[in-house]
Amino acid sequence: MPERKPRKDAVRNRAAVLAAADALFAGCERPEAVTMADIAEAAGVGKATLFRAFGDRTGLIRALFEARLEPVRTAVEEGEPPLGPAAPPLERVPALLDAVLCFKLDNRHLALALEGTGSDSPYQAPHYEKWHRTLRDLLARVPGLDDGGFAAHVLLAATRADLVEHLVGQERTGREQARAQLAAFTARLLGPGGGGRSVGTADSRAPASG
Amino acid sequence: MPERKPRKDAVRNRAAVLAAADALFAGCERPEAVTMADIAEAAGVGKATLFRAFGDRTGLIRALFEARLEPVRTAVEEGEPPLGPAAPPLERVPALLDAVLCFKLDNRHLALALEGTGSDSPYQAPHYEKWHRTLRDLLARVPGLDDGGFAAHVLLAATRADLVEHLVGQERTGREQARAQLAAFTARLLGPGGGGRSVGTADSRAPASG
DNA sequence: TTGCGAAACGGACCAGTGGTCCGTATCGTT
DNA sequence: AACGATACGGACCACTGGTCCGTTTCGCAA
Repeated sequence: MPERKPRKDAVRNRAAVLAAADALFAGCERPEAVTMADIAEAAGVGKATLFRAFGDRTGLIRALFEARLEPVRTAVEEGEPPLGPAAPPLERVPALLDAVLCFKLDNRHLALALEGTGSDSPYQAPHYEKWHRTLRDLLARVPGLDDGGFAAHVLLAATRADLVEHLVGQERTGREQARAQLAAFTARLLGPGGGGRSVGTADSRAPASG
Repeated sequence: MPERKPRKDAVRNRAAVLAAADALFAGCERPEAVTMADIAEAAGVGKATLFRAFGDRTGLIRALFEARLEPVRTAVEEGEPPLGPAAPPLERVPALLDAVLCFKLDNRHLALALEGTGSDSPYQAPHYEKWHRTLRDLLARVPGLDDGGFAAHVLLAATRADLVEHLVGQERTGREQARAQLAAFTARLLGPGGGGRSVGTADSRAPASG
């Protein structure tokens, strides 16, 4: 086992950086306005420490994102229906999309920072692959959707950070309204003959809020 | 009329810059690897000329994009069915989406450069507004889709440059395959009771190539 | 053709970014 | 206490988009 436990100042600094970055991204409007130097200063560490711990800017943002996303992930992977694996596709798909949407609503700046990294397309992030695979497998069990995952891509694209930001920020869409729209869209796609009519009508549960 | 005609060296340089940028973006893989200095040098002008003509990087890319898009735009605005205004929604929506997709396929790098500008969300570009409005108005005439334009956003998100890039570049999806997937998705969304079954089955017309 | 003011040019220049280097301080183990 | 390994930090680097201003070119008019 090549796992040598890291020094304790390293883990302390790592946590400090994560916390500082979280606060800065949450408080700032345009994510790219938060510089690495800002984060380092806010965390009370040198810039090199920050890069040593996370590799580069994308690495830091990704780590932050994954950390925040973790509760949602476990709820999906080992939770109970409608999010958990036991739920039938027609229930689970809307629940999953709603969870993703709520997460993006609750972590707008962070999601925006991650997807807007510029150089790296969001489609290469490891967590995207996972969401996509899960969704694709579910959709494969819905009659008439044998398109090899394209529908999954589109449904996830419906929750993209900049779109959410545009809806909420520019078009003055409210949280529940956004959830209802996504639910309606999903329902129409899933159940051409009617079927998912009572599963996704947005109640006010907030799967991923702080 | 405050329209003073520009000096001819200005228009010549503007054209040269546009052409150089077009070539560079088309030939390079990662659009952000094309720097403003590169474009200036390739065009044989100074950097300031480039900024004087287009304001900033986004302005240049946008100008290039609009120029390329122009034939598609006129085909949609004053062409004949199925793209033109005379076509009924159930035909025109798939045609329109197919046209957008083909355009993105034919101008991958450029579209990627535009949408990945970073600071500016794609949803604030003027041309997006136009596409969205057109699509929303069409969808409003389809029964059951009264969601105030959300579906239009999602359908356009299905043709986003980085998604297209991912499909074609990573998932090895072919051009016709991508078109067929989008057509199938659109058909399913439009015609839950069946209706758009024979309109969007991808033939090999290439609305925006060359 | 010549003259001249305005318009456009170009490349040195600037501010600010992500990312690295290396001498120094800290850790943790013996 | 001692000492090698590990991590620290901020000066430093390469490079970017964008600007400044002395110089050149244009277009009009005499």
